[in-house]
Amino acid sequence: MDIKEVARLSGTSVATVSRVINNSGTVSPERRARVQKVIEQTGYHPNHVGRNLRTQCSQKLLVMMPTISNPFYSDIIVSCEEHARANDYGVLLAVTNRNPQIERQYFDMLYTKQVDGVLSFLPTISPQEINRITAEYPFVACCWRGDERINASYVCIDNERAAYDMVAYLVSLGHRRIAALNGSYPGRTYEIEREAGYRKGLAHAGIPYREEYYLKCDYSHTEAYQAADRLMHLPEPPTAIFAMSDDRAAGVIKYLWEHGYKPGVDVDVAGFDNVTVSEITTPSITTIAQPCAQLGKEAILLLIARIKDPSMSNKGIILAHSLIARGSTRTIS
Amino acid sequence: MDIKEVARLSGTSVATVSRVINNSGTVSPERRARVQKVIEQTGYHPNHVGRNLRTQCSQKLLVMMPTISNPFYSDIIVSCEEHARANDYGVLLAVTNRNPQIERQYFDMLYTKQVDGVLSFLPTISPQEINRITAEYPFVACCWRGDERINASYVCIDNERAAYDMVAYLVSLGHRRIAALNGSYPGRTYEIEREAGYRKGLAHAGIPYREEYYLKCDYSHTEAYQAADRLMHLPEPPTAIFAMSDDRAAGVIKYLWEHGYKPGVDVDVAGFDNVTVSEITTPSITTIAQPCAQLGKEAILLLIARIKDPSMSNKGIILAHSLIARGSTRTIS
DNA sequence: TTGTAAGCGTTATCAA
DNA sequence: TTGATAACGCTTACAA
Repeated sequence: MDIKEVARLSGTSVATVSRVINNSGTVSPERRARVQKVIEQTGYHPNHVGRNLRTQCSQKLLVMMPTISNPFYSDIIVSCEEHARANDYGVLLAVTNRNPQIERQYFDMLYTKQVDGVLSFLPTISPQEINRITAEYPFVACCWRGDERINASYVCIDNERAAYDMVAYLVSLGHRRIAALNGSYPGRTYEIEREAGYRKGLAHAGIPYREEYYLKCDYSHTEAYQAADRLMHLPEPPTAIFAMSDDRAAGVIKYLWEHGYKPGVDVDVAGFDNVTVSEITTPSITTIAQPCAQLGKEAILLLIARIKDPSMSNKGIILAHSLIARGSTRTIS
Repeated sequence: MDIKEVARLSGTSVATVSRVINNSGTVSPERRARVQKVIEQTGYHPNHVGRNLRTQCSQKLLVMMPTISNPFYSDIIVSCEEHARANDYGVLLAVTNRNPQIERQYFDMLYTKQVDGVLSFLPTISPQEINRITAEYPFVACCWRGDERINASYVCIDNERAAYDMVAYLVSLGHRRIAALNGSYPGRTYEIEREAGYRKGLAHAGIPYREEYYLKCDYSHTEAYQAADRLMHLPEPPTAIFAMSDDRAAGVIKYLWEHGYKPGVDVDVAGFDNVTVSEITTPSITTIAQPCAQLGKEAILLLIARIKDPSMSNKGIILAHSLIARGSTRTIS
């Protein structure tokens, strides 16, 4: 069942059928009705592959993420879909598991014309490769921006400022012994930014940085659990732990409960990202909320703008975060 | 940069270039080398749209899920990707937010030849629509099977048996007052199956079913929190709560802590699915583990088999679940 | 208002 | 072993 068959059945030409399908050109009402009836009766669906080949665009966007198991992406992606749809684009998701090989396979969809643009959370391919892609194809970085080696459009929050704000908040609660749990993934620039924010926050409060309070710890409640064990066994344990992700914070809280500390009373805990788990733990987690809906929206709009105007130069958008105080930190007294 | 240009630059025909690309037919070593060199130098990538139009297949599979925020899908999807890739298929993900309109748009990718097959977690379109799709296109249901109205291939666990097993386990711990939290989403047949398993488990232990112990509650820790409140205010509160999902169980545990009950001691709690949160809570959650990797693998293989053999009839595969006992239920004494 | 036909980039048939 | 060419299904000048 193709357009030719529809044309035959409705006694007209493929051109007219195409006009009816796309609401383009001029078609007499009678013919239009006849064609529409045939389409309805036969259940004909235009072949997008033929159409894409002809029009040289797919009206599809690819959203690449390192993992599907981080709920942080959820709201962003919902927003992406919504705004893509509003602009007649479909969204396809790809999970890369931080495998550069797999990332390249998905980026191939750009070269091979299967998608018109890519929106990517932090990838693992090299800055050179990213620059090569952004130079030629529509690309937007979402929730990250590279260092000076990267030249690409991006939409994200000011991670340094966010970490600074959280430290300032903990200081305002009276804390002086503030530990931090942060990753050290090469290329994960927002971790570097958050570390800088943490250090500046301490410095601004006149608190010296203590090496034993800054622990490397990947995104995982189990690693955070172990890190909490290290921290609480220090000669001078911290009074607050800024875990820099909600799942790490959840791991810390679990440790505290299981070792006789009351989180939010004996030791304060803060997270980052405001994902579901931050409300599930007891107590709930004080955290930094990223403006997910807006992140998704701005990123998609930027991507579509670049698709429509290939000469557009790269652009960075920084959105505002917010600090959500919950029970894992003491109330100001 | 197209195949014609590559042919020109390497002084041969498009046919030969195509043979080189696809390792088909016969090409002399010298020519092959010449063509490959040009491809390398120019960075040529074959246009998949042209190829798909010609070959009438895309080598792409669509995996449709209701939401990305349920981490339960994560491991299944990783497995899907792995086995699809091993069979030269790419996997595209689509999130539908349980919106039948959006589901239809993605199913359109089948009609419009953008993907060769669809693997779907529980959708919201009608059984009739699903039957229409499965009759004509490769389709596999993953983690669900419809009722008698649905005729489609599926891969899932025996949900009734799983619920039965959990009730039997709770009974073996000495419980007689066992409540259950379950959804009541129309068409979510596995919820019906789990209810049946719950009832049979009680019956087998000679425990009468009590209406006030069976609460409808959607997938959400907040609703479960409220449900726990209702249960614990009954004249005769349950001694065990089978929450039928880990996030519900987490909500129950949160309620118990906040109201002076010790979960796993005063009241036992059980979940379902064995997602990350089941290890984050204090105590960890006793739950049913679905064989995620195997579910993804079998579903993908079934889908690919159906693509390769359109005359294949529908097939149902049931995989074994397992019960994981953790701290949210008392140890056998 | 309608139809003819070229062309999008590829693969595969067939002849050389 | 190679190359010319038709075909895949569609959109869109252009001509009628």
